[in-house]
Amino acid sequence: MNKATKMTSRPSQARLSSPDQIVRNIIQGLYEGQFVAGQRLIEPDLMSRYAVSRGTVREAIKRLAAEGVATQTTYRGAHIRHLSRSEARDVLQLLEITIGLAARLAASNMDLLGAREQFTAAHKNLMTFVDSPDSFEFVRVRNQFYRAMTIAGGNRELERLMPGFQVHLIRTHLKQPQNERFADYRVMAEAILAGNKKTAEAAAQKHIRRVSEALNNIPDSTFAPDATNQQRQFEDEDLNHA
Amino acid sequence: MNKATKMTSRPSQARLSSPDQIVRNIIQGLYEGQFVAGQRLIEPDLMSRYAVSRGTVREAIKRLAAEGVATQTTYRGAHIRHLSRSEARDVLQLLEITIGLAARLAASNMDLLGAREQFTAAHKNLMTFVDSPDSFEFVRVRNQFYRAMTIAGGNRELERLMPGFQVHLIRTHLKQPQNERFADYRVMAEAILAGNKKTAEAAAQKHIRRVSEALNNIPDSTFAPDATNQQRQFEDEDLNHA
DNA sequence: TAAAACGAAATCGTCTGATGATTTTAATTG
DNA sequence: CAATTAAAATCATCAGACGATTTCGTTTTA
Repeated sequence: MNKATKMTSRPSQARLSSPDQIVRNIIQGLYEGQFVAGQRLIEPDLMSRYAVSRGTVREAIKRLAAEGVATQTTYRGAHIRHLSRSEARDVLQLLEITIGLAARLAASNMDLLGAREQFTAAHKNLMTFVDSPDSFEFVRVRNQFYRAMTIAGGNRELERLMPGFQVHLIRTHLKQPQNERFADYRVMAEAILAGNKKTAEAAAQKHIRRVSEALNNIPDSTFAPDATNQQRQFEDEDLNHA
Repeated sequence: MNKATKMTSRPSQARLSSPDQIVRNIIQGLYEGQFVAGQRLIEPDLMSRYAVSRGTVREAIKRLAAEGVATQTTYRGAHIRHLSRSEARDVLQLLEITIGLAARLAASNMDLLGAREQFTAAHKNLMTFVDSPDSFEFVRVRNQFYRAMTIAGGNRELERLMPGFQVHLIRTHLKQPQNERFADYRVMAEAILAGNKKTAEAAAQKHIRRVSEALNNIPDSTFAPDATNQQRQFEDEDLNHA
């Protein structure tokens, strides 16, 4: 009678694998400042830091690289990805349409299940930072806001990709008038809650565009040297599909 | 000995690592039909198939998973990702804005370097398939077309992510009127070559939307069972904790 | 002394082998 | 024949090893 064992066997994804824990910890460390862009990820270091074997560390690194958080060069190891100014612009360009989509979908789905509550809570939480100075805690809450938006939208693929984008926003939370920023959030949230798709999408896009423009006020020293124009490595071979 | 080797070492990443080769081969196998959606990726099998060690296989699998090509479940191994109908819709929704962006950017940059030549070549190549029946070779050329478009656009982040999307288009190249499809491509290409951003973006989006609609004519058997709406696995998250 | 050459150390890519955990299967039993 | 149990398969992770490549400090040389 006790299929109990079988009953409980369904989800099973409770425990995170070791590499996943490392990935998560490193990303968290990025948000908390323990890891910074450009920093080198040395396998022996991570091995002792997390008390795991090399294979585990390598898996974690590989995954970080695949997510775009780190970059790898053969025999030269991995670094926390350090965007050049133009790369940052590229990421924001993608974020513009991506978060725009999230906002539009969220506006469409506000009536479903607990979407409204969830989203409202995230928004309120975000708004409590209106008077606080920039902090990593703010970045966290802002990401939760975007995440709530994405989840409400209901596009799984978007959910999957959004974290990878957000990581790069860590360094863009500067040099932007706070009042303007929070005004953006409000407009966005109100449009979403009102179910106004067009407005929500436009507001989201506009906000990201503003962030992108604010990038111009950030000194070069914030970014990695831009090797774009120089030698566009024509990809020895068609890397992806043979 | 001589530093001559070092001089020439600039390109450096000429050779693909073993895991990368496996990843590529599996993806290629997907395009060629040797691997199918839902198929299980068993480590010992791959070990003997590619004559590499387990660690190497695992790295390849982890990377496939990170790219969204495969899914992993702890202690239950990896499968080639099999999209449900709604997941396919999600992916296409993202592709719509993503390829739209690529088209728009490409239209903007047609005057740069050899962009026009590169893109024109890809387009011509694609058009040679106008009378051919569907084939994996066509899928390959179509992806090259999209890739040329993306490269012309100049957004590095888009380049990075596009391959991960394209993989899922493998199964969507069916059940769609060919003439209509190639008409789409032509409109897209002409707008891009003419530098008409708005038109190019709209054409790209429209095309993907058409593909998405064509999805409705595909039987359920093509997709994985859709667990999305039904039981959001909120259920047994905390059954243990004994 | 500054630049080039050299060699040792650090680090990476990959392999082999091993152990415990978990799932899947096959066999046994009531 | 269903249910339980034992065996096999597979996975997660670890430890150690070896060659390849880069990095870095030291020596040599101009």
